[in-house]
Amino acid sequence: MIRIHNSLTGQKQELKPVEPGHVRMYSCGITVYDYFHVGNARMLVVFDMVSRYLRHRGYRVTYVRNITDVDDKIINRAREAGIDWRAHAKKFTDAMHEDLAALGCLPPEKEPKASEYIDEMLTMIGQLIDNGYAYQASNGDVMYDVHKFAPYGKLSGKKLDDLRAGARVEVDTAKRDPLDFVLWKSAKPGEPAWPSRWGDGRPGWHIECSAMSTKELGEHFDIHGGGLDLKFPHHENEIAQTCGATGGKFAEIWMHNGFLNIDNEKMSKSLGNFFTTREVLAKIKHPEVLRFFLLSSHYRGPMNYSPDQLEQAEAGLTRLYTALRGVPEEMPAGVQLTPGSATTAFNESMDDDFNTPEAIAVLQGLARELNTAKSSGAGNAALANTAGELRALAGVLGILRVPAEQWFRGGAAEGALSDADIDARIAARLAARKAKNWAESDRIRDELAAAKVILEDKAGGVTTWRRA
RNA sequence: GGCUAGGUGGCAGAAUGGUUAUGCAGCGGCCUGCAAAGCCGUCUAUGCCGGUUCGAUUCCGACCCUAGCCUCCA
Repeated sequence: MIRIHNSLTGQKQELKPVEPGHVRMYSCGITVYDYFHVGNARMLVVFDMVSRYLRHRGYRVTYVRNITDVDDKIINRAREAGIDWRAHAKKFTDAMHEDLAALGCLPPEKEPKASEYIDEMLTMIGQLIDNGYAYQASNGDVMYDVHKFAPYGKLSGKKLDDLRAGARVEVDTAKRDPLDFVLWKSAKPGEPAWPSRWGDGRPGWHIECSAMSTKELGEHFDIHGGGLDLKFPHHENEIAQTCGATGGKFAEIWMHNGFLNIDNEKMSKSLGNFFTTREVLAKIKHPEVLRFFLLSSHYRGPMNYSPDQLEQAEAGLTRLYTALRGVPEEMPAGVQLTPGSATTAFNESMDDDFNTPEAIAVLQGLARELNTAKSSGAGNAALANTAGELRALAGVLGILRVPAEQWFRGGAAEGALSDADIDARIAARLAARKAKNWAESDRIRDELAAAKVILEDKAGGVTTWRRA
């Protein structure tokens, strides 16, 4: 039984797919106006993990993650760059896909682009007007009338009066209420616009997700996810729109991942304390380090980003790879993997609201088991199942996807010693060791260490190496 | 001001009404020519004050502190 924390109720509830055996989930993807930052990466990795785990548990999963390609920020950036907004969006959509692939995020079943769902948005806006939830304001914008939707504020636990008391929004005389939000913005010169019965214009951000999720998953599906900052107003507005337009039940469970902070503060463009995923990936040994780091604390809690933490993540991941070293990558031919107690423990942890830190602890337990077996001289046949189980479970989290030896030998810096050079020096050292010329042996080892190559002498005169 | 989440050992980070994950770092030992890796052992913890309880880090209340939302934001 999989239990998931539902933001709507504040409690964990059992996942019972509307359509038995088939989980339909949607997450608000990113706005392609720039390279996405590490905080975005957390959300992307978290929901990729969720979809992978649900599949691992035997569910058929339809995961839809949208791309917001019609938005103020895109229009403004494109204008600054002097290019068409579509070209700007395309550039960063392509970059996003590259970074996602590096992070090991599987492609969702559908990746709808807002610009291709304008008709659906207009239909939904029409339904909202017909149902009395929306009105066209004096400036031509179509607004959502939040007063008309009784449950407004349920998701975020806010009351209209409380919201208004804290409202810092500029008074917009075109709105009936300061909290009303735009469904359709009337066209302005130089901006993209589509024709509609309310005049030329473009969609507001919130209606985009309502239209795309409803079109691709229907009026009633299982999981809707996104970052915590989307809870209000974006997801609140989505509920008001979808339920107001279709009368449907919309999402059963709302999942929100916590923030990735810098120095305990939310990263934001205005504070300037953010890192793009792209620049972080360029600094670390392997993209898996970032993925492992992002999954090393529970998805709902806040977590701090720092280079030091990434180093710790690399150390933890390296321990896992170390256990896999020297064990064949594949199960022996004809041998079936037999899941053991670790698989049960892993599933129990993950069933409980995707407790990835606990699941990783199970992985570390398997690593210890392997190391212990290896140090007591167990052969590959005895190790195969444990190693296979470790790889399989880690795969559910999207880690340990690299052959172990490649993990240790990869990441050579510019101008570093080649593998052949290293092997030659190891051979020279081996000769020195045979002659018990320890001074020469140590000299070669120190020389390699200076080149960031660590030697490890194994039993039987075998020496392996790895890059630090 | 309103609402929400959280304060766990040197660091990160789970869990739990009583026997206290996991990783990194430290210490001792084994292994090694010496190392490295690994294994074994081991030291540090539950913001503060009350209450409930045989017993609370875990439940309840007050307080302090931190972060987030209330404005575009994963």
